[in-house]
Amino acid sequence: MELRHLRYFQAVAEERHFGRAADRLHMAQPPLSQQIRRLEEELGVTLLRRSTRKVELTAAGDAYLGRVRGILAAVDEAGEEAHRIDAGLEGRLVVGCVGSATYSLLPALARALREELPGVDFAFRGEMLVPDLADALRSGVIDLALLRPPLDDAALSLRLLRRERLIVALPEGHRLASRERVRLADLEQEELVVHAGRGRSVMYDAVVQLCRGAGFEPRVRHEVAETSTLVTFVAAGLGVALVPEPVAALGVAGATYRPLVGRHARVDLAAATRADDDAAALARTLEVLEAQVAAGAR
Amino acid sequence: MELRHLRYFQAVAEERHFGRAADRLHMAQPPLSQQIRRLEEELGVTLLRRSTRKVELTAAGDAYLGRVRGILAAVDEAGEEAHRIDAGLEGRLVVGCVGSATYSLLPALARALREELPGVDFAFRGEMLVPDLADALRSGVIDLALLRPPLDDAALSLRLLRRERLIVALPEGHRLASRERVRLADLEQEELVVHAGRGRSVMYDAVVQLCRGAGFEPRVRHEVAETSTLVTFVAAGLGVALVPEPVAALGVAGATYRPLVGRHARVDLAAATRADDDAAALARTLEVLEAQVAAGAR
DNA sequence: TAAAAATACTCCATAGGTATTTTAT
DNA sequence: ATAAAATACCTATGGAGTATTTTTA
Repeated sequence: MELRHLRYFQAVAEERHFGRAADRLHMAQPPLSQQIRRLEEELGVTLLRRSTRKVELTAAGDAYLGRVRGILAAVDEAGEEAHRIDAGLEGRLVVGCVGSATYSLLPALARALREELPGVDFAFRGEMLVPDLADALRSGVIDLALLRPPLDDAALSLRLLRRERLIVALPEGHRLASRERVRLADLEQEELVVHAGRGRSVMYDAVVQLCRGAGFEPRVRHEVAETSTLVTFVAAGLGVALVPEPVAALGVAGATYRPLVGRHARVDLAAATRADDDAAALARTLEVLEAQVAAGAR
Repeated sequence: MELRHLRYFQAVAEERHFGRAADRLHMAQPPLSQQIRRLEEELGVTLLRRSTRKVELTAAGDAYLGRVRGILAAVDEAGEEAHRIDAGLEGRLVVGCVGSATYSLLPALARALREELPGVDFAFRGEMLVPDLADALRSGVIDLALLRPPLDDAALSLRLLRRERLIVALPEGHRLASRERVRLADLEQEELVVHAGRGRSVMYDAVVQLCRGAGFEPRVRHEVAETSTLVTFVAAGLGVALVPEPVAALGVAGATYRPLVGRHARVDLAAATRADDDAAALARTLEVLEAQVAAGAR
């Protein structure tokens, strides 16, 4: 059986006339009669009662007509859906994000995406660590990750979004809060609050490497899983923290921020995807993401 | 586009290999590649990413596969449903019934039909008048009517089920209740309770005609729409009634029944259908109905 | 270089057309 | 008597087969 048979049957059933149905189908009547007959033979069911005066549906034919309408509509709808997905106008996309971008870039991005791609069903997961983001990407749990290099995996494709200057988060009234800018060496005596995950958290490792590069071993006092908690700890006077500059968008009472001096006082932010993911919605999403970054979205 | 394309696409998408898919479809690989290509061209969407090493679904292809599975399943299901309807195993059937059979034959029939044809969705409407039953049949509101002739309509097909003897419903303690049997002439002085609908109710007209045949004008005192009400009125001593013998199945406290003597003291019960109704479920239903009647169902 | 998809071509099955007959009202 | 579906027969499109080339991992 082919869709042709269903289309022909629908035409005859609706016209209740082989001749008119043939006109509607832009074909001659005899082949139409033949195809309808074939359909009935293949089904083993009489769908139409014909006489020279009228064509009527049998009970089985009437039920079949209803099904056929649904099937033909479903065929069209399937093609249209494929089109929309192909154009990136429809789809489902899960975005994962490291902790230090969860409160800066992610909200702005989410807003822009919902605006620009209303047909795409977005979900967001913040406060993830880079290795977990990589796993989630590979396994298909997420489709796009905002993370901090390095990340070396041939299955994943990485594009640098921007370099983020590091700043120092200080409790208000802290001795360093009176400075215009802070040097790394100033932090030697300070207790630090850092993102948890030694060896798995890029921020943790970056902070430790920076301090060691400045000639001292950092005094890591508190490790927290979430960026908002980190700033809250600083505000509570539990220590100071190094965070990417956009985190300053997180205004927490009792915490203030100062620029950090130093050539290496930067961390990268990148977008990662599966290298073989050709979803158009993803391409569109990356366009929106890069436009947001170019427009200076925090 | 034809179902062939959908079947081929499903095979390739599931095998993720044109060669294996071609085997599964019992065809050669090149025409399979061609048909998939045609499908993609017609849709204007790339469904599969091919390389010599692997075949993968695009996002659009993945969504399309899901739709295609549903469509192909729906095609099969439509054929199977048509088959079941053709065999009379499935369908929807509304049965209408005159008042004087509503409490006798109809309940027994309903029970038998639900038992014998569980796949058919039956609905029953009792206490209808013959002209209304005829209209409902013609308009398709009901598919089968249990009614009392005469009924002359070329669009309707009638088959006599049985002749029902008339009996007299009497209040207990009525002077005629002591008789073994009652003659029509005995009713001359009695007030009658009859089915409402002069000229439309076969029972009403039959009662009047019988009395006139016996040489007197009946004293119609109460007209009721429902058979159960009629017997209840009799039980309450409001009058006596002539009813078909199976109505005696309605046991109402205070009412009793006696045979009626007389050659014409009978009414027919027939089954009516649309003459052009070829629903197999209806044919099956008529078989069950006739079996019930033959088995002496009240 | 080897496995697999794509291309080139050939063939024939069958969808669809034309002419005609049958049928039912 | 006539309109309409069915039948008979023919044509040619295009689906499927075989042989071969191209591609990429």
